[in-house]
Amino acid sequence: MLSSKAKYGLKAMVHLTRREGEGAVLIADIAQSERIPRKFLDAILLELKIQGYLTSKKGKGGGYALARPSASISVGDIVRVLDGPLAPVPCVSRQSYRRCEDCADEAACAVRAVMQEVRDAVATILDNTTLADMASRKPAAPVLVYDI
Amino acid sequence: MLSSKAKYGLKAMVHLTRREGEGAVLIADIAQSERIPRKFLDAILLELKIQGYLTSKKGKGGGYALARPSASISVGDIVRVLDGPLAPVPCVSRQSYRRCEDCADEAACAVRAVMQEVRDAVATILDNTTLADMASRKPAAPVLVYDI
DNA sequence: GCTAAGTCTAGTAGATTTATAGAATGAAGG
DNA sequence: CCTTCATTCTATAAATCTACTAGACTTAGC
Repeated sequence: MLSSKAKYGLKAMVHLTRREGEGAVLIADIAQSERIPRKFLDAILLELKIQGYLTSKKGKGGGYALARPSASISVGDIVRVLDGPLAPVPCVSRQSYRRCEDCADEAACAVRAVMQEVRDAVATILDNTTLADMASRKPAAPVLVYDI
Repeated sequence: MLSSKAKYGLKAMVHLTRREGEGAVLIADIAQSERIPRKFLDAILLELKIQGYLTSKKGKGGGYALARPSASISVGDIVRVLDGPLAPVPCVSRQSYRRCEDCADEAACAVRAVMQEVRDAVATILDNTTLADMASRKPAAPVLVYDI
């Protein structure tokens, strides 16, 4: 499950991508267009700035902008900053591995094996989609219907 | 992120799958072998029973057992009971769709498009893996290393 | 130095994860 | 039948996390 924080963060980043090269964008502008609670967005953008994905300018004429080209920032990057590891269980995370204390034998853990597959599938999608991809993909991608 | 609840629930179901056909298994037995907090497991198994995946017997010689063959229960089923929809955002859930209130135009939402892909990938894996599959897959599946 | 902007500190309501206590139920022995 | 005791089941509460809210503080430009 994607937290509201990450969902809002992604929407804000896409918004900034659409204004790429136009200078600083107001938090209030983003909050209003994307219908994100203003104060919550404050905190989210600050976090993304601290992690190096945004630059900001205080005072009149200030606002936020992308710190790097939108094509060089992946969805996975943003989700990791705001929600932590993509992996459904810490013991299959490649970037922030942590043993599950309750697991006696990791190699034999059936849950782990399935979750490994899930992690790889999710990471493949999110790490290969950039903000630029998202912003340009105007109409939603054709929906593949697996009726399962 | 898989909650502890779902992780424990899956481990317990796999445990019961390995004892399939042997009659009732004690909560205490499952809790000890799988290292799951006893009382938390009580609540989890009860939930799975109410949803029809387990049967229980009280009193001496009582315990829990699978209500249906392990090959007919998917990992997705169990995760949905314990953690809710697989979809990372409610607006891409096939089984429990809900509009995102903050989203003006769903069809144009870039976040939604990516999360749709994630949902489909996750559902494909979890709905096509059964408890029987998990229990038999003794050594972990060969790990595909995408270094991304 | 006024005003518009981001930044920081603190706090609240509700969900999640776990723990504690004990009531309800059913099988077995007498 | 009646007691005993092993079980599940129920209810409640503590600890932690999530999604916000309020407001004071800081910086920059006119």
